[in-house]
Amino acid sequence: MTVKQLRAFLAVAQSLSFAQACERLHLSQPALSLAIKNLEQSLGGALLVRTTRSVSLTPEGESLLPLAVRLLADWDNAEELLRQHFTLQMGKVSVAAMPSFAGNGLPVVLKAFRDAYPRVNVTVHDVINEQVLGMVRDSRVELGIAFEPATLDGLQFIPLYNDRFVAVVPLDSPLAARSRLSWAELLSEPFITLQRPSAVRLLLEDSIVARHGKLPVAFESHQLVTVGRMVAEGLGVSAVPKLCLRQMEELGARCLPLDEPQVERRVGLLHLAGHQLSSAAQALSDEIVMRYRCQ
Amino acid sequence: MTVKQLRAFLAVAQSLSFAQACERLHLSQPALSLAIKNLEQSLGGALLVRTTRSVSLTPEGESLLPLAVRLLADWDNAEELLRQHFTLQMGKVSVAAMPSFAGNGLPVVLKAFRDAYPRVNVTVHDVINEQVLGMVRDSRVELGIAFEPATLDGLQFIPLYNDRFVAVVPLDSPLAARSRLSWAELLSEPFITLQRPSAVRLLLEDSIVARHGKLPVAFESHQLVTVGRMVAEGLGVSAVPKLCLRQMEELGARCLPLDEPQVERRVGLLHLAGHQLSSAAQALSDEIVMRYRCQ
DNA sequence: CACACTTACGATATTCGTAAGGATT
DNA sequence: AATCCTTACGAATATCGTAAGTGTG
Repeated sequence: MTVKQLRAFLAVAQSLSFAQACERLHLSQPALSLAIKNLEQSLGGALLVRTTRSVSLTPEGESLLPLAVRLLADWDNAEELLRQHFTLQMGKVSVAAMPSFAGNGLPVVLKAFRDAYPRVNVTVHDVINEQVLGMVRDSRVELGIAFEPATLDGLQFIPLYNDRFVAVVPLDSPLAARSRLSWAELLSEPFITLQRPSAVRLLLEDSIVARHGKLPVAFESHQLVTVGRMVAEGLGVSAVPKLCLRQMEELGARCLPLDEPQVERRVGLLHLAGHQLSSAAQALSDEIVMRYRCQ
Repeated sequence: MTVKQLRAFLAVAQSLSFAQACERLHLSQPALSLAIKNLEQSLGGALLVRTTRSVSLTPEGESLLPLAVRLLADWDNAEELLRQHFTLQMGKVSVAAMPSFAGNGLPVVLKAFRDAYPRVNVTVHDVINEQVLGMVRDSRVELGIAFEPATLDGLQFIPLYNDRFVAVVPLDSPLAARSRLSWAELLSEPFITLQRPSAVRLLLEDSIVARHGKLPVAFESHQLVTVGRMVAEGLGVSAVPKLCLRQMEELGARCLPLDEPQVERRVGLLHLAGHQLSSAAQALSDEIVMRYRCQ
């Protein structure tokens, strides 16, 4: 029994006419006749009673009819669903991104992606840098955006840009008038930063401790927003990835470039090396890479 | 997308190996390779990732896998079900028979039918003669067994045997010693018979009234069993179709042949002339006809 | 070099459409 | 005569298997 044969049977059974069914199937009468004949032969008995002037169903045909309707509907649905997945008229991607990217770079990319593929469902996980790696590794997300990991076993890393730290100072601070700062100048002020598990915090400590000794931490927070607001209120200064520059200035703080040594680290796209990306994930990945490579 | 292609995909997806799938499908590797290729092309994207050394599923393949399992299971089930209907390993027939036949001739036929086709479900409707015709006409049953109807519009009648009436008298009656009776002798006793809507009753009245005047009805009942018991108790005499002879004697009554004029009518098998019988009904019909034609 | 999948190609089977046949209205 | 389904037959298409090719462990 083939799909074509069953489709032929359904067409005839519903119209009770070979001639009409022919048009619906875009098939010649003999071809249809044969298809039905072969179907009947493969099942072992007659499904249709053909008198020269009319067509009717045998009891077996009668019991096949509802089955055929359901089978073909299921078949077509499955086929259509898959096709839509491929043409990105449907499907889903899940991305995990570290907060600094999820809050700053990602939204604009997502906007463009959404415009291109409006029916693809995108799930964003805004989690700390380490969890991004874990989620990609466990296949809980297809794509991740994070700092380049020290060891990428099984992961593939596509670099997007170099993230370097910029100084954040209150608008009314004397430092705010400067065009650039040295780390020493910045660290002489009370320092506000993210709390420990954060990758930004760790990166900062690793780079600073060697040259300037312990970080003079005055305040800590989980959220970049809070850090920005605290700086704006004049509680101290901070250093954040350049990507967060606009966010900081919107919160009422002033950002300045920092002198050498630059504290910077590559940020990039991560996915499992073995697995192949879904069409949707591939499309989103392309979108992200294009946006950062071309600028 | 064809059934073969989906089957090929399923085999590969489950074994994660073209070579193993080949054996399961009884197919050469190139043929399988092509089948998958065509399937992927028809759906518009890759389902399997083939590195030369291993096979894995793309996310789309992953989402097709459960669909494929379900679709093919449904497909095979439907196919198997239909095949079983045809080979009479399954299926159902419904028969309506008038009480005199349902209680006497039918059980032995059904026994033989059941032995031949143990998995065919048979539904018997034990209804009065007129309802047999109605049920066949309304397609509530496929087969009917009843007296030959006066007008068979749309029905086909296959005669089985001539049913003639026999006299039923109490064992202790003087009539019981006789080897045969005339209608006049029988009608001189108090007469017990079935109630009005019964075909047996009407047939009896039609035949008798013309020659002997009104039936001398002493008692009436719906059930042949009751009639038999009443006769056995000596309440009167009766006349019943010959088919019921054994039943009457088991109830303790004596049956005797009746002289001319014979009151007889053809009993036969009925089905809708237009419709074709199901395999199961055809088989039961054959069984019944064979049993009565050959004896 | 052995294994696993793909490509190339000739042979076989199916399926299709045109043409002709038979039956019914 | 017209309609509708079937059979007959040649052509196009698809599928299969053998043989050769390619890349990996």
